[in-house]
Amino acid sequence: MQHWLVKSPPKRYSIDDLKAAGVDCWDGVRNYQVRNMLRDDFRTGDLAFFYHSECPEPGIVGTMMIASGAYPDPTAFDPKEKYFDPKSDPESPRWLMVDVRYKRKLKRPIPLKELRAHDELTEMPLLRRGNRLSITPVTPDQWAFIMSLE
DNA sequence: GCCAACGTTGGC
DNA sequence: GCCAACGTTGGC
Repeated sequence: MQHWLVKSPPKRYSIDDLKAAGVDCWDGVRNYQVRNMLRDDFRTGDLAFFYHSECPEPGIVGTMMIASGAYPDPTAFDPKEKYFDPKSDPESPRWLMVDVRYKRKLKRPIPLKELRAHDELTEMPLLRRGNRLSITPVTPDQWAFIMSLE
């Protein structure tokens, strides 16, 4: 089983939105590196941190489980959607998504500031300079260490 | 294939 | 709102 960290601005989609939904699709990925991870590396049963970005206190707020393999993202085909992509052809879809299942909120959010303060986590892609990918891998050790901070 | 212009992300 | 960093686009 693998571990991931998945970012979302809470104004767009928050951990509470996922909690309310139970299971939801993770649509709107429009970055090729991230799409390739969804397509090639994601497996049902993988665990992921839910990270709130672009908010007063960015950080890890909960966990979820990957609940499907990658499949075409229909929002790419709909001109009314914010993430419509006229170049994504339903015959050969360019953008993919997965389903995710809410697991739980952490007892307390772990802020980005705090993640940065731990030597154990300096290798996390999330913390590397210039990283902007909305999905990044987490090693088993990093996962366990972050869980121990809760 | 190069590269300038432009767009997006995301912390602060 | 600013700005660094990076991705995408499109002319050549």
